[in-house]
Amino acid sequence: MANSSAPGSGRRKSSSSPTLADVAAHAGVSPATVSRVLAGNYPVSRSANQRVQRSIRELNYSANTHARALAGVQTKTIAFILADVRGQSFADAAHGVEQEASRRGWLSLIGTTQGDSERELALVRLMREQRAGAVILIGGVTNEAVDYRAKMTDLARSLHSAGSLLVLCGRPPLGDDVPSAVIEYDNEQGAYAMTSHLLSQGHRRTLFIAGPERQSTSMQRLAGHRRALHDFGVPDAPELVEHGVFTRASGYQLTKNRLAAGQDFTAVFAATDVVAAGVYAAAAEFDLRVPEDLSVVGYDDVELAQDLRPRLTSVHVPYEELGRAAANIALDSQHQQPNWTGAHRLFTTHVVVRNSVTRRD
Amino acid sequence: MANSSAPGSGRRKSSSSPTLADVAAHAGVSPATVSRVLAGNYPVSRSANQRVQRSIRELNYSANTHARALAGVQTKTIAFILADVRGQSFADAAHGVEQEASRRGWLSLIGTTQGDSERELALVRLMREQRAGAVILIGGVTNEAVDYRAKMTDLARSLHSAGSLLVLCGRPPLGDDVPSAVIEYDNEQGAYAMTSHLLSQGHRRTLFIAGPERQSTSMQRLAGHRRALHDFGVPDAPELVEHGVFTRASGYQLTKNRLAAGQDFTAVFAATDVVAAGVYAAAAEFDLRVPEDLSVVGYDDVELAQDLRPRLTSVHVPYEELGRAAANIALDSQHQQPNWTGAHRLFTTHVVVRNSVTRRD
DNA sequence: CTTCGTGTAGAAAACGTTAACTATGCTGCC
DNA sequence: GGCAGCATAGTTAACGTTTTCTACACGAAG
Repeated sequence: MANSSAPGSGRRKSSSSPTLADVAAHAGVSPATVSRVLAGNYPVSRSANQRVQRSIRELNYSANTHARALAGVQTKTIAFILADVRGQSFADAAHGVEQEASRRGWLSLIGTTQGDSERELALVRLMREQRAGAVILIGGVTNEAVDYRAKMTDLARSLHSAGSLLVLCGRPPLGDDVPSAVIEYDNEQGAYAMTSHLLSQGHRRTLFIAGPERQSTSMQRLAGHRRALHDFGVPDAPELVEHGVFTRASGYQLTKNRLAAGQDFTAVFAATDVVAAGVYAAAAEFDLRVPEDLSVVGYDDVELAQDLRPRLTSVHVPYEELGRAAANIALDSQHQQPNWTGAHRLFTTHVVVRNSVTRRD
Repeated sequence: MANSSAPGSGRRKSSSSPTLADVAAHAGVSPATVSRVLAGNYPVSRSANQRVQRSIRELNYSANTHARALAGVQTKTIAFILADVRGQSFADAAHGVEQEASRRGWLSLIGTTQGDSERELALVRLMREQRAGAVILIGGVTNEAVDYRAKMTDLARSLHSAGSLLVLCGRPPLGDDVPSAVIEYDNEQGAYAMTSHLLSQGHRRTLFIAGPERQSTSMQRLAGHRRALHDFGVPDAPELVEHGVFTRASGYQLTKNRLAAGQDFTAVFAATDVVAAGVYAAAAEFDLRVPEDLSVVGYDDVELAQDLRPRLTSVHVPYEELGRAAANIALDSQHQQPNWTGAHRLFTTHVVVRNSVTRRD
């Protein structure tokens, strides 16, 4: 009764969770014992163990992750950052990461950038402050911020020196001396193959609907397209390249504009399947049949490609596998040497031929 | 020189991040001053400020979120849990949450359950341990775990008493006395409206492809369908209800089986647009034209509905808005009274008529 | 009957912040 | 000239864990 804080008089923290100390008091043991029961890495007598277990249940105790992290326990949190969850390809990759992470008992933090590179940098910083075990960047870079590259390099180093790792998934490496892992798939090669396919079918004038001008994925696919044109001896036609964003609406609008302007092309290469869906919609509006009047191809080979009519010829990218690979590299890096230099893995892509292209002479 | 740890001799933590104390030492000030520079809530002299800023930059310091959280600073982390990121409707809702959260400066944690209710419980527990400001559950419940309801109720209470909040988005409430917020949309009503539409077009025999038997969304939609049949005086035909999962493959397989068995129906009501895509695929395989030979309708009205040919008649659900609403309620609850009882909001749905249904007599 | 393990328990020092106190020069005023 | 008031700065006690390190019985062995 000499205790200064009389029960019920002035409970100072009414709505806060019970702490380990509360459990200890309730069970009549020391905090250390409770911690040991929880961790199970030290002998505790049967009776003490039972009392603690009971107290935990009765008080509805749950350990404070932050305190635990501070005391030096690995948090097992992996972060991934992408432009937008709604994109099917991103979602597939995200699923791969999440799947693999949770299989290995890790928690996933997610952040989205809407393609803003400033926001991307801010998110990586935030994840570093969260002491995430790894940070995975999914999807192409939109290289707008002035110091983007330098800043991201700094962050990669900073993460690495804190025992974490930056994983670039589906985007170009930062440089040889930057400690980060890279999981890529071949955008240039895939586009090259696809354009070759179109050319072999006799299409000499193909409208290429790219993504944003400064977006790596977009530029790589465009580069592959151009290289194929060049190799087949087709002159470069700048008026046959259009830049937009990776959405259905963008594909629709751009195609519509071109068709309205009466420009002459026999095929459209959309930088993405959803963009191709927009192309279909625009073609339908002008009473053009695909592929008889207009051939259309896409990139990504998401489920949608099979639901479009005619079914869309596209470049297959193993997004989910990409995500899984990224997660695995990230998680394996936990046991990495401090002077580790970086992993690099390149996935291949291939053309899936369906019914959206016809021969043209 | 009397100092026991000679510099450079045995740096005990070579690869760890610099701490606030390191910055303080580097700048020649006390830790408190550094903290104050960071927080900016206390006067600091110009010179000290500048030195600290410089040290932070030079050491590449980043504050430890865990220590900060432990010291009582709100972490501003919101968690959301869904079955699978790949589902377009979930992704839309998730996007709504993420968008609103980041707009208000919050970080999002994401977890996926693959429809496993045990895993869902485990994730909510985990998020509670992370001291998330709110936990949003998106999508229907699959009520399999024995004590699911009781356990989730406990968790809701536990979260609430820790100043957090459980938000149920697109799933039924747990009970009146459970402190949680509920954001629903009317599955039953939407299905009722859609079946009424089919009936008004003369379809008396409609195959209903539901989701899992114990899944709330699935059951609500089925209930609406049944009520409409009843109200129109169409006898209940159990053989016209099929249970699967919410995927394209499931819709395809089930429809194919039914068509192969030669069963007689003039329309298919798929519980989800992606399931409807599978129905389309199966119909095509049997050379059935939609809608001339078979009418098909879906639910969710995701982008895909417009890309299917013929365009799919579906029930529109404002998923993104749902997500935004959930996030807002969750974030507003931060300033809630302790004896707060719960919010409830119901979004309405409506039929979007396209070209996948024809009149039948 | 001392002495040494062995099994179990507690005390206390981290971990990296924040915030409530103190402490110290100043400035200006009576 | 002493002192209130102010602008800064530093000290230190939390926050809730984990993890040494120490302590204490209790048998067994010498």
